[in-house]
Amino acid sequence: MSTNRAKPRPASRRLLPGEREKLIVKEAIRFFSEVGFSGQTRELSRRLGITQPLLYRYFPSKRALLERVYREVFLGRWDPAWRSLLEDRSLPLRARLIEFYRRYTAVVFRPEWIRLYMYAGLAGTGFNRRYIDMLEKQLLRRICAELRVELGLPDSRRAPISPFEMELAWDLHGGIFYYCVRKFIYRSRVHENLPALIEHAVDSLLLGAPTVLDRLLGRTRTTKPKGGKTRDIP
Amino acid sequence: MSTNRAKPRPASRRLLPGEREKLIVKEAIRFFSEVGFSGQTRELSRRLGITQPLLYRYFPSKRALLERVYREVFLGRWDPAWRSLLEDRSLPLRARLIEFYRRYTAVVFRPEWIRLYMYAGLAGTGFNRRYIDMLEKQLLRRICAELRVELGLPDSRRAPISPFEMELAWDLHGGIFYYCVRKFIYRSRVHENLPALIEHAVDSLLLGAPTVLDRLLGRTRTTKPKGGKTRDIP
DNA sequence: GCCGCTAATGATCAGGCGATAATCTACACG
DNA sequence: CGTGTAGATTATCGCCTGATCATTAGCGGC
Repeated sequence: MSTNRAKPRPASRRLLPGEREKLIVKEAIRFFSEVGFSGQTRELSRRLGITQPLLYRYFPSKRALLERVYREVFLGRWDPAWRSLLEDRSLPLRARLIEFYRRYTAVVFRPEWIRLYMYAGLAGTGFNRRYIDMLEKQLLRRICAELRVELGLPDSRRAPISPFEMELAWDLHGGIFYYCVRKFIYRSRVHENLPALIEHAVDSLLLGAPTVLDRLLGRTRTTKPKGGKTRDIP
Repeated sequence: MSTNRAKPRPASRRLLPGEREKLIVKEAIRFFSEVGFSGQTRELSRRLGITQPLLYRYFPSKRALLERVYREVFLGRWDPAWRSLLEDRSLPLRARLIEFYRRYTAVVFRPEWIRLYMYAGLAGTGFNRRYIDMLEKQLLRRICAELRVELGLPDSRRAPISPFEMELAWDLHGGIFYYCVRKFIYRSRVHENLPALIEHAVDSLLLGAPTVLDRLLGRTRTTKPKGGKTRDIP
């Protein structure tokens, strides 16, 4: 048994614990995003080229592995710079929004992210709620606040952002997000021009918001809106 | 059958085949929409108050039952009147779109519909593709065509609807659909005013479309757009 | 080249799963 | 009240699945 006659060395035996764990998590993300949480540990181990019990050396249970996957994807890929960008008033709001969604979609709009997100939502894990809370508080609410500033409406610290205003931000976000759902979940043939779609969604918000917000907040402007910036669509 | 004496009918033993089948399908829709396709036949039968092998008297396999569920939900709830409504030019386009989405959402925006749809999409069954084809050809393309008429742009039979125009319709549709995803899949607290959301999404399309389409189709108008109808928001 | 540590494997368990076949029993009919 | 038909149940098969444990084998240190 000691003399290994012409055995092709199965790729990767006896790795350092850290490396093996990374490999497992990486493949688990791909795997569970493809087949869902009911995917089997044996199939995952087969893809990894290892035996199934080895998974249990690194993770006490399948659930623990899944939670690691969530944490890695939903929390590990969150970029704090997103928020700073939205707050950076040295840029016009339109440019900020477009650049933000360019960066955001670069991270989030990948099949494994979207599919895991949807699986997590359907399974009713707390991860979606937590992510949505983070999204609303740090990004969407910030967009609403900047929109108020842009339109010369009352400061968001004095008059809190209303649920209806949040729906405006959700429309923008949902429009872009849903495009990705069609692409990666429905596997539909989508028009392959994300930048143009983002621009259009942003313009749509900036164009429609003044009317809606005026109606909602009762025309309590303090300054004139910077019309040139919000409607430079030619 | 004729003399139905007041027998309390002990729950549901020995039903007519048709009735039993209906009960099974009805509960299967609820069940699989909640837990996904990996839901077990034993659990389903427990909910129905019957034994598990009885399911196999009515459906040859779990897959067959699932296909029946899809057919019932996605095809069985499609209303041909939707298309007629969109084509009915005796109404202003804005009113048509609002009324269409009022009716459409009344049927489609239920937890079991949305969740089954998303599960089907993730599982990669052909049902989504088929449904999306139907949606695009019968409804979204129709919306684009009516939008052309409204804006005095070339007839859709001469110049076919472009993918980019379809994206406009998808924006509208996606915005409304995504609201429901947040509600029934993410179980997020959404602003409970669907009619207002529909109005806003429709106005957003009608407000933004002229600019986008003009730019796209190169200002080949044949008549002036009926401005009063597309922007009667104030 | 031996040895100890531990990554990795092989064998296996207990429960769960879809599906099948034999059996029971509710109901209509005469 | 007996009897046949068919709706419904009981028992069970064969396989799968998450998880466990004893054993093997690769690698560094001496």
